Amino acid sequence: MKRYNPSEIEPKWQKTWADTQSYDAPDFDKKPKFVMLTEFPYPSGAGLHLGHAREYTLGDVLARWRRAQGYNVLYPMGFDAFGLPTENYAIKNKIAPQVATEQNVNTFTQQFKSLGYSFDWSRSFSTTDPDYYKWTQWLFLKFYEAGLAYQDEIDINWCPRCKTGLANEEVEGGCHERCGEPVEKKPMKQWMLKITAYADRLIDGLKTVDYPSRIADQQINWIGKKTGINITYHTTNTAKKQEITVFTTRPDTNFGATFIVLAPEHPLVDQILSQKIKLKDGDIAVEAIKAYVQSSLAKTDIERQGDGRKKTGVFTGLKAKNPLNNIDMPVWISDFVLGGFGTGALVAVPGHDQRDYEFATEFDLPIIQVVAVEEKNIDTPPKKGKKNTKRKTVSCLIQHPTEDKFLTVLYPKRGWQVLPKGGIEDGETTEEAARREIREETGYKNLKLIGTLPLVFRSRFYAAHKDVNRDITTEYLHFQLTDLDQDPLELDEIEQAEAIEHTWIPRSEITSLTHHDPLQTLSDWLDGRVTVNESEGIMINSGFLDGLDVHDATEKIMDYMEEKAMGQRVTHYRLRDWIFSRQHYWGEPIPIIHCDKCGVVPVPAADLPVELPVVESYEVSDDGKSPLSKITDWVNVKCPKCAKPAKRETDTMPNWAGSSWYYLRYFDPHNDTEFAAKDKLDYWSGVKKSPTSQKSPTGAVDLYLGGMEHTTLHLLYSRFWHQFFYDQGLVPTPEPYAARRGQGIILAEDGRKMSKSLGNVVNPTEIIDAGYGADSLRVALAFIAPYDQTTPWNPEGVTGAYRFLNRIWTLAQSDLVDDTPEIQRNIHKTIKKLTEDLEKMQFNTAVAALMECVNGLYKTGPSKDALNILIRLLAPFAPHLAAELWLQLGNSSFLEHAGWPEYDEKYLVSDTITIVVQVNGKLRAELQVDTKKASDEALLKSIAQSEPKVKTFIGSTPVKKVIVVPGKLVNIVI
RNA sequence: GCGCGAGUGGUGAAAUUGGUAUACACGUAUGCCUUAGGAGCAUAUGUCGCAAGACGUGCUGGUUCAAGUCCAGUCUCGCGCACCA
Repeated sequence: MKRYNPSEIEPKWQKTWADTQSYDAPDFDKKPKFVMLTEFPYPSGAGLHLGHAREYTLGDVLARWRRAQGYNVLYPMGFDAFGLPTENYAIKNKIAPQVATEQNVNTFTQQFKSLGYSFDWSRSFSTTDPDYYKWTQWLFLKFYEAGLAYQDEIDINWCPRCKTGLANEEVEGGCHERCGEPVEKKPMKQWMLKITAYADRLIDGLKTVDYPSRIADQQINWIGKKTGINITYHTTNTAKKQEITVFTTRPDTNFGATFIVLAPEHPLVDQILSQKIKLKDGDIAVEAIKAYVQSSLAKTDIERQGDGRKKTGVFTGLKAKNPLNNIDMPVWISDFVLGGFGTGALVAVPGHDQRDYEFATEFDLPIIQVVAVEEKNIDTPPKKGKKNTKRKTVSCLIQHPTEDKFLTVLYPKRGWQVLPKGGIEDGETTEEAARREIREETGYKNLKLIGTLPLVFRSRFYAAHKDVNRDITTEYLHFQLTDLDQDPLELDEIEQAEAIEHTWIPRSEITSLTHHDPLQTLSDWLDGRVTVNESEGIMINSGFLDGLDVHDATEKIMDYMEEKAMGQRVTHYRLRDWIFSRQHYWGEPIPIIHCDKCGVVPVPAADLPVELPVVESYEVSDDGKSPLSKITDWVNVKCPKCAKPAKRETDTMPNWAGSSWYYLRYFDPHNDTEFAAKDKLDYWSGVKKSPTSQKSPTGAVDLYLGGMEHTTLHLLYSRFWHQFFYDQGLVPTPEPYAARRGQGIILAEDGRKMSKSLGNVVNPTEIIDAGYGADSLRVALAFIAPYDQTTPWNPEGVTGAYRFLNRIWTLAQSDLVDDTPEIQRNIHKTIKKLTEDLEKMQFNTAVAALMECVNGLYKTGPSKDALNILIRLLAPFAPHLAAELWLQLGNSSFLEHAGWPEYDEKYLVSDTITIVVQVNGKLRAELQVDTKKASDEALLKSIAQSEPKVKTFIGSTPVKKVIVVPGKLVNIVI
């Protein structure tokens, strides 16, 4: 008997597939098309890693499966080769990046072939091929013509290590996502792509495609659409009236606004510093302001977040009026306000914004509560038809002068033990009312105020003793007694009037008082765990908004402000325009010529591509200029318009450019007159309706598998490009990808990320060469975990997969038996399970089902039909072994022409069925019942109860109830 | 803090609508076979217990004849965003 030897059969089949071009996908085929796309790799010198292998194996399983199902499957592969890693490699090893790329592409290609992937190699290309980047440049000019590519002098993210500008998407926690270096701000003239013009489209388009919510949510989150209002305030104490416009999403709280804060970058700050603004009386402390602003602007984003986010700031001397409450609000400058968001200025509501609260506390600015927390779970809810009475009250936490105990008041008649409290009279401040009540109820008189709870509570209830509904807002003050002196007069009255007493309780017992107050919140407050209420609640202290909930109040106040011309509704996005310039050699040259006379002139289409010149050195300079700027031969050109001397743009594109449209090039990879021909775009986008496709396609690619880390980079960028192309009539579908799935990361055995520096990288080629072969690796990768789950690598998984494939090999060599119902049930069950699992991309359970099937066939022996079907089911996972066994079993045709097997329900039913008997929900017995009788409830009930084992459990206890689930179980309740 | 997601054996992980918890595999143990090998085959393997049985899906409650699954609360971990107004 021949042994299973993957290192013999795998290269053989790989050669056959290559020679016969088995997986090249014909254009315009009659079969329905299926574009299976996986993210093309960056061909680094390190070669393929396991993450690649997982992605392309899963893609290959689906591609082979769809092919067997009769689709014209396009499973393409290419290389995304521009960018820093190759450039750095080239500098270090003194070889041209073009050469390095070619070497790496060859390595990758060999590795791909050794894994048995069914790519259509006739369509492969690299983004660095001039034939390809000609069209990247051409498409860039489409953006330029549409006004979506523009130059701007802005503060950009600058990586001092890589010496290049970066897009916001490439900055992670203030550092460059590639090298981890903290990013600096640097003012530079940059090419920008106006992705913000597509912000809404990028959000709305997500509704039309099939992306998992974690991907869609992340993109929506990244785009960060916020609707709010720009409110304009006017200064009151400047010689000339100044306007300050702020953006807020919470205008409902505007009655609680008490100050304004400008970002250090705000234009008004410049005017203050240049002393263009004078106060009516007094001078502005220009020097102090200058010192603060300069130190803020010198900080990086990370430094600016500061330690513990302690608020810093400086008062400008300016004041502006809040027209709602006529408060004169001081105008401050602070670096917690970002120049790049909203209007670079905010109106602070310290009662309902944590940062504003911290700032107000730090600089002793007033705090007004305007949203009360509604207390739910009221024992006696308001009754209809009763009189409503509103009251403001104050409750007090009174701390012992020396011990950690608090004063409570007892009402023996009602059995209440509560905090001292009482109503606030007209003209009284909260603190005055509190002190008066404490004196009246307890006699204590010498106390100091420790703090005010930054929350106001509102409770509505029916007060039985007065027969009215009460609507009460309560504030909480924290006092500490300075001594235990009491006022004898007051004490006398207390005893006479209310017969109440007071008593001290420890801090831990506050939560067990009579529930008239939010005791848990108060306890948290004492422990320093309460923050201001930033969300739900009912408006108070807010004039015409009082009583509304915050959402209704928001709409009402925005209407009001627009009507009174105080403000205007606006939408803001977190998304910034895409910084598209890179100051490096190894990228697509931006096809623009700068002419002194004509200005910015696009390179005429006929002159594309603008090829990268051959240069001696790829080293970047510190001055922020691309190495291309030193190649004078290349830089100096004639202006295409006026033919006078002009200069080429020397910035190149980011490596996200080439990957933004590569999938389209697969549809027509060798076209040198168009980026892709319309008829091919139509065919592969599924626009010409094939008989099998019912709905009109939203995306050209049927399924796109890739890494989660690209969600707000490549995936977002390419959606933007594609939507723009659609608007230009260049592509037939509104979205690039009809469905997207993100695969999980394979961690090293130690649970950490695989990385060269940790020395825990697993190389797929080593596994193949160790004798396990590609099929074992493929099965192991499919089986390891759900495809979208991050999971540690286990080398034993390959051993297990190898064992499994060996068992199949042995099975195929063993004596055949005739079909039996048991064999047929086994095999048809497996067909069903595999078809369903592949549809849901549950590769791990699909492999498990194959294993169960094989285990079953070991018991029954294999029939010829069973083996043939098993091999067809195995083929997507282990294509080499399947092809070999297919031949061995005497089948001559190409395996995939046999199609995907279909199951027949009639083989799935067996003669008997297991019925579970439970007593009080616990498994006590199993019954083998004739399948035909398994839904006869009365019968099941009687068999179950006569079962001896069940009888012993029931004993003499009366049976209360018997529940029968036909075909499943009987539960006897006693 | 905000937005997602996840907590099940020694390990990776299964479990349609609530209906036998731990499929499949790894590891481990025992036995068989043997050309002696890191191969193959068979059996066992959640915890406690001699057993009958009891307990068991992060934790606390709830709904139900029945909960990994549904509801409320809570803890922990992972991912993304974050002084974003």
